[in-house]
Amino acid sequence: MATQRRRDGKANGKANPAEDEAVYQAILHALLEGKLKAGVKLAEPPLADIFGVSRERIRKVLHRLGAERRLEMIPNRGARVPRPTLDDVRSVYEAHRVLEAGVLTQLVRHIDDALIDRLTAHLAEERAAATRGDRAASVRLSGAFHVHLVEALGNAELTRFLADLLSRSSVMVSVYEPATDSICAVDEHGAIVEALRARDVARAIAVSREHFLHVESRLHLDDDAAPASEDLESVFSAVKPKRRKR
Amino acid sequence: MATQRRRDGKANGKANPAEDEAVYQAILHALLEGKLKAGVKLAEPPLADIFGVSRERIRKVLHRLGAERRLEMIPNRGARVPRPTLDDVRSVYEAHRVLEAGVLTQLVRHIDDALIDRLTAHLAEERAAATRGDRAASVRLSGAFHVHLVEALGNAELTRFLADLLSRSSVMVSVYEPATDSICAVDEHGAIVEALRARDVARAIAVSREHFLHVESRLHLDDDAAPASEDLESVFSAVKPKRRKR
DNA sequence: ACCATGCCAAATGTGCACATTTTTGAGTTC
DNA sequence: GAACTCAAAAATGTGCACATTTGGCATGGT
Repeated sequence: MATQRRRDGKANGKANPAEDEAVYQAILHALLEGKLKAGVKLAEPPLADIFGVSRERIRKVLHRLGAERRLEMIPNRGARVPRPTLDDVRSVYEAHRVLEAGVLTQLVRHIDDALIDRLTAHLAEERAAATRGDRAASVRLSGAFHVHLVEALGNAELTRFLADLLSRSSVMVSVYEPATDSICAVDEHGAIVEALRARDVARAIAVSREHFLHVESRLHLDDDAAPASEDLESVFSAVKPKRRKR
Repeated sequence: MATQRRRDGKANGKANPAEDEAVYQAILHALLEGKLKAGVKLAEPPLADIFGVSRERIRKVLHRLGAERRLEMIPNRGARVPRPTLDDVRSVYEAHRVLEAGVLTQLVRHIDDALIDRLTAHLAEERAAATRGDRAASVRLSGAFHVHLVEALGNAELTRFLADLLSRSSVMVSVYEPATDSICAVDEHGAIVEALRARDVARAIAVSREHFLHVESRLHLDDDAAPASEDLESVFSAVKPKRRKR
């Protein structure tokens, strides 16, 4: 029962540039927040029903997410939430670690007081969130610290790659990271800033390396734990319901 | 008349998994080989005609290339071959340089005789192509050298990123690089291998850095030179013409 | 001449109707 | 009961018919 018709007063086959983005963001956020269990099938008809848009729009978004390797697309068999192996996760963390070593090496030519000030201010935010016990903010700021570092180089390619790695690790963290600990220990970020303040790149790299190895060592496999919902309706419940199934 | 059916013997609206890929590869190769002039408009109807496929297929490929940032997509205005600025090119080279510094740092833990042997064999190939005067092979092998380096780490994320950077720079080279010189001087690649053989990572990084700076210094802006064809028909002339316009 | 305006052809974007493929499940056999 | 068959149902993939938007060109006013 899935042939969908528009039922809002709007015109029929016309451009709606924002709708694509809205659906994309909704699914992306669900992925980033780990609301979608690994291996879950994302079929087009039910999603079109939930979001109240045409199936082709869903289709486009699904294929876009597949191209970004955020969904696993199998020809004629639809889209599934990928099930990253522990090796996949290690690859992402290792890539981040290797990249940051290169960034810090290059960064020595860009260090100035303004940068140190910005990083110091960021550390203060991180500490505030930690003492406040705001885990969501901690995770976000923890990632933002590394974004600040790479942004200091002003290289769009590197910034994009790091942002991609970061978003990938945040998906994986929800699978493999024990939920009780914070992702990055603030002290280690502080140590990196201190090394940069002293223009001691070698020490900054060493600290960064230890920092990542520390995070990687905490990863472990949780096969049984399955807190994510199976029901797509409830996952996307925050979505404005244009026409929900009755 | 009845609802229109297909006139060629083939089935009607049916799956052809290879056709997508063929069109994608054809346009991608044209881009990589610099056959498409920067700024050229890639409209759907003429391409559909040239390749003898439906417009939707062209459409899908165009949007895919746009998602990979190989084409510039403007809503309601179609696809254009991007015109990279000199800064864009520098970003790609700098990213490659920074990444390779990190790779070499990490590589010290992976160096073994087998790796050195593989790199040495590759150098021989490069030298052979150079003395043979085979510029196309030189460019290809020159890039492959850096791929070999990153592949030694066995990290899928890093390998993918480097391959992406490499394909991007090969597009840009056709715009900004003087066509007479080879891309990478073989001697510099040899120097990197020598440093790795001696397990001297610091020297390897220094050589690599100089290597890239050397390449970057040769970049320059060629505004007037416009050897690429304006006519899509001739660019894709190698394509099997299913149904060419008459 | 030059710029503003309006019209028309061409290009892009989208829903829909199937064709094709996969999946499901009931019925049958061993 | 397990496995196998096979037909129906559901899901994916694709061409096509418009709706919408853009760009160019002619026309007319200043």
